[in-house]
Amino acid sequence: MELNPQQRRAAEFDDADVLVLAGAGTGKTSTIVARVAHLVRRDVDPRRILLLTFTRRAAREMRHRLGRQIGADVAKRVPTGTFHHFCLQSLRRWPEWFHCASLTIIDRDDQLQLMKLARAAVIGKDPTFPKSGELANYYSFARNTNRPLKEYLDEFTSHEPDCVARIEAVLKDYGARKQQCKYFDYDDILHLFARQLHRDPVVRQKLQRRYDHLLVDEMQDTNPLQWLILDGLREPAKLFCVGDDAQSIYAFRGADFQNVHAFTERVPGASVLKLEHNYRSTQEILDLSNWLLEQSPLKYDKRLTATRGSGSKPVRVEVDDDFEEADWITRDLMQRHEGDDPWRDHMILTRSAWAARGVEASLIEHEIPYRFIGGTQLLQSAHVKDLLSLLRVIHNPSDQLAWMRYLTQWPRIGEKTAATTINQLLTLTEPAQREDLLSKRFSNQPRLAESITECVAVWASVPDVIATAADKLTPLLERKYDDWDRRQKDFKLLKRLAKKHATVADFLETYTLDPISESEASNDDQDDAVTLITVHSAKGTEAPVCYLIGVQPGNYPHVRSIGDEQKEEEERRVLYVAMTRAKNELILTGTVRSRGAFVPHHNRSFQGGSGQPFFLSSMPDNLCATDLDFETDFSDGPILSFRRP
DNA sequence: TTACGTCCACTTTTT
DNA sequence: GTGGACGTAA
Repeated sequence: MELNPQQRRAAEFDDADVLVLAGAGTGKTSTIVARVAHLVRRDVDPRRILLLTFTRRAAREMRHRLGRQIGADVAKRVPTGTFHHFCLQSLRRWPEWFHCASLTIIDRDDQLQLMKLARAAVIGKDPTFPKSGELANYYSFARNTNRPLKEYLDEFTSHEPDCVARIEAVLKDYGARKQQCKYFDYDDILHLFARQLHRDPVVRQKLQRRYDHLLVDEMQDTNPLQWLILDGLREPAKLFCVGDDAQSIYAFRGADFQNVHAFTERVPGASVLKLEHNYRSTQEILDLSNWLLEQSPLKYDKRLTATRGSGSKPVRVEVDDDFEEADWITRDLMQRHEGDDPWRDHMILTRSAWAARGVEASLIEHEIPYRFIGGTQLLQSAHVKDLLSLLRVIHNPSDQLAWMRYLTQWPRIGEKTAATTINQLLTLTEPAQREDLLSKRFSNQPRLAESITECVAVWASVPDVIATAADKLTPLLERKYDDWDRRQKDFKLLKRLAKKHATVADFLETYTLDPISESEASNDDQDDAVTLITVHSAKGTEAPVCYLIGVQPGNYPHVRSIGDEQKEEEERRVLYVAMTRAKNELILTGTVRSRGAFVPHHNRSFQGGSGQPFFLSSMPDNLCATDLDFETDFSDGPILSFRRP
């Protein structure tokens, strides 16, 4: 791969820690890959290069590109993954360093369930008190920014002091429950790793000795907790961090672009390099993106120039509602496909997974193959959770949420019955005792205990365990779900996935940390497909043709961020990231008015007719073309009555 | 205690 | 269009 002088200088910079400021499309990934290649050429052991990314998708892409560049065999030896993945692997590999022999990783859903229990126990019923989702966010944010909970609550929320105290009490209870069930939430993975790294000099030394080079992608999205990890691991290892402050879109997770801005203060002697030539997009696409950024009160000091030169202008398509939007996009896609453009050249970007459902329905209806990235996850669907609860209670008998789920799926067992049974179960230490209790307590439903016994019997074989569990629970689930035919297919998929794993524990853990989306799993043999993706997941990717849906007031900036300048600016960067994904063509679709758009209560006052802020409302006409042929496209469609509500 | 009907508020982004 | 809260019948 050919590098330009700036990229080469970065990739081959040998003397010190480096921060590379790389604008969108300036060959960030190529440069990181080239650096790994350079290091390997210099006889650095591939296992001593740690390559950290922010999302799983970026990690996958990086592994892929690395494989092509330095060969799959060498690439496989370079530890590459997300912060969470790396930390969890370390925890598993050296449990004695971290004092964590057995634990169950819980996902956001479980976290919310547990939070709900804590909230109910401490607060009881109080509709005015923050909901479990909000509480979970507080808890997570405080930990990711490495602040004491109280300090964070005082500074970032407007709750009264007594309310703050009650929040603290709930979160404390949540922590206790977590410990009791031997649960680890996502933040615990990073937190435990970072804590031991900074607390125990012996552990720190052992970890520091393992790596010579730390390569970090998307540095602007790292949060203070992740910085603690990097800071603890560096020296003698060298840092090579790549980032772009204009693409920082994870402040809601505690991302702190001081990790970029204050880099040279924190890492004495570090060098800062810049990549400024955009190789991805045409100038017209960059003109629009540059304009958007220039409107910001923040100074990004960034103007991207296209090395590829000129192309066609971005197109703005104004529609009446999201049905028309979906219809327009599928028609346009089909036209292009007939003109011999492969499906895979097209990416549809959405602000939220929820907002994409109209387009998704239309794609299905017109039988256009697609992959949805960031959508409903396979393991989040109810019937899969039902099945997994059976495996989870065997794997970790302290897993109270799984017990609750497992027990209440049987007829005539509700929350109360399950809760008292769980309390009894927790006092028992032997699996046989538990099975005994269950078969006696629910003698009218022998299958409840039997299912456990039979799964335990085949525990050594993951596919057998899944098959047994599915067999045992099918009659139950068939009655529970009226769309069982559709859901049943997922069990086949689970059986297929099961073959890849040596132990049930590994199987459960992999898909908690790395949940595959439904369409991703079922279409993995399908490689020519349109990509439907959230903007957040799309960072670092690109496509020749990009459709950006929902570009309308209420979405950019999102209603929930209106009134808070920092949040609004983050929204601007979200739109910026979305625009700069396009290589040749950028198509922005959205409704003209925010008719029918959902506006939450607390933001109603901001809406005032046309007063809703919208980033493109002052856009100069020459930056975009509008789609004038649009009306005639619809001449064969049904006539919509003006009396339509 | 469980199961089911009805009304209500709510609907961002990821590990 | 859905999940949670609440009331009521079995």
